[in-house]
Amino acid sequence: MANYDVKSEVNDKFSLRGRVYHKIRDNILSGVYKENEELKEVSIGEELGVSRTPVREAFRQLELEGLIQIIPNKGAYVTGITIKDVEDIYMMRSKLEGLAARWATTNITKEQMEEMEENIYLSEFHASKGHMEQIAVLDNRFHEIIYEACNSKMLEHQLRDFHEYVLRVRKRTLSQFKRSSESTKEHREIMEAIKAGDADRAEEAANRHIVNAYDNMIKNGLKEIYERGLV
Amino acid sequence: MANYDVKSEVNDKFSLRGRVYHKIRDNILSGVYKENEELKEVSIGEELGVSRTPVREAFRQLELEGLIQIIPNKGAYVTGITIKDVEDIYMMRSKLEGLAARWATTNITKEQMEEMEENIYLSEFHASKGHMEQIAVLDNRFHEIIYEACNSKMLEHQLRDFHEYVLRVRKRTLSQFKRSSESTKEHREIMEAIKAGDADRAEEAANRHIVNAYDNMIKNGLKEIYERGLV
DNA sequence: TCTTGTATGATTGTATACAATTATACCAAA
DNA sequence: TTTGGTATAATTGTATACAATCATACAAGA
Repeated sequence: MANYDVKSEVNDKFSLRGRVYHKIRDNILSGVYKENEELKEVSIGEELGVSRTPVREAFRQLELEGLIQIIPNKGAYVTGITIKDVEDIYMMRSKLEGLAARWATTNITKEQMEEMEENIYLSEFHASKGHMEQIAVLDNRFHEIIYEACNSKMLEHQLRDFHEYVLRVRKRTLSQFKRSSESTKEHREIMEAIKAGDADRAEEAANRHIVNAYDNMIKNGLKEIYERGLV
Repeated sequence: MANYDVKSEVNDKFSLRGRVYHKIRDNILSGVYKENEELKEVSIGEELGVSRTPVREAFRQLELEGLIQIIPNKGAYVTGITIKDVEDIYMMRSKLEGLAARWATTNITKEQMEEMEENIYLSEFHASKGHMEQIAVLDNRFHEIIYEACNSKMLEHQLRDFHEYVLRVRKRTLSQFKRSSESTKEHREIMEAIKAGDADRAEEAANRHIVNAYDNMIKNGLKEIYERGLV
């Protein structure tokens, strides 16, 4: 009967196996590997200094995620995240982030609440100064806190993936001064609702936050890259 | 430059590689492999008549899904779907199925619409006769049609997984005569709304359908297996 | 008895070998 | 020139070999 510490080492980014998977995944999500590009096991292996075996294992995972497509006896081809995917993800997030905020309202720990408040304070500071790089990091972390606090493995896993899939778009839109301060304001609303224990208001605010982010994305900057296919 | 038929052979259930993955997955989801059970690469390989390599690749995929946990240099342990997971999935589905129905309203093809209508007719017949086995199959298919018709790779993939994860519970609750006829009635409402092109009504009906299924599940039969952990 | 160290076996991690399949090049025939 | 076929090369699929790590058993000592 197994009785190991469950928290540690699940698909660790720093273990060799995790490294190969994450490296390829990052290269797909960041656009290093482009749409329809063929990924050869030996080439990728050489890039990362490993043999075909760990690469193949990573390929299987990426296929399951839908980031690549493996055609038997032919090869692995980059699918990546298309503009359509990003739009769909935002619509799905606009339903699910609220649920996460709702659950976080009743499950958030004292430490998580404190980190969230600190996150808001810092974000407001950096937003006023126009420090876009820090804003992006804090924005990421804000959502991560909610995912962790919602106490649902399923929802956390799903939203974390979505969050990573749309990273490139988010970075672009958050680098707009106007949107970054709006976003921070919306984060505060969510935080206040969670702190007040008002799950309804937290859900509504979180959903609205994603809808606003989506609208902003559509208005600015998404259309111009529409033609290229991948984000 | 790759230019293959994209539809075919993605993680095919009948290719060797897909077979290993799906077989292990089914054994987890159906409860053949129990919670915390250790899965040994050689044993599983012998069961399926393959070497460690394909088994390891399947393990990596299952780990990504969260169905098993791999502890480096130790082993693979079944996580499976817990009661808590099922509850969470139903809440998430109650937000997402509506979205799928909404999108299906504008994207459904003539063929899909016809299959859906036929599905309802057959379901009503079998529901009145108490043919529970057929009801389960038709219920599955009804939701599958919506997933296919919603025209969103992301949403389809997600809902299909959820659907499979809660299969055991659904089979149990659908075997109740009362719920199966209620469910069929709700399916008809969704179908009528989609056919009428009323996306709002389709979304509302689909979400309510999942909420009803969830409530019924809580009332009947989920509590008694609560203690066992896995569904 | 309990603890600790060591040896042995079991299991996983990775690399490599071999088989099967597919892509490419080249030549011959129309 | 174009087409078709064959040989060769490249690539993937799977099995296996070897290394590294971990679990277990057992004995020695306190």
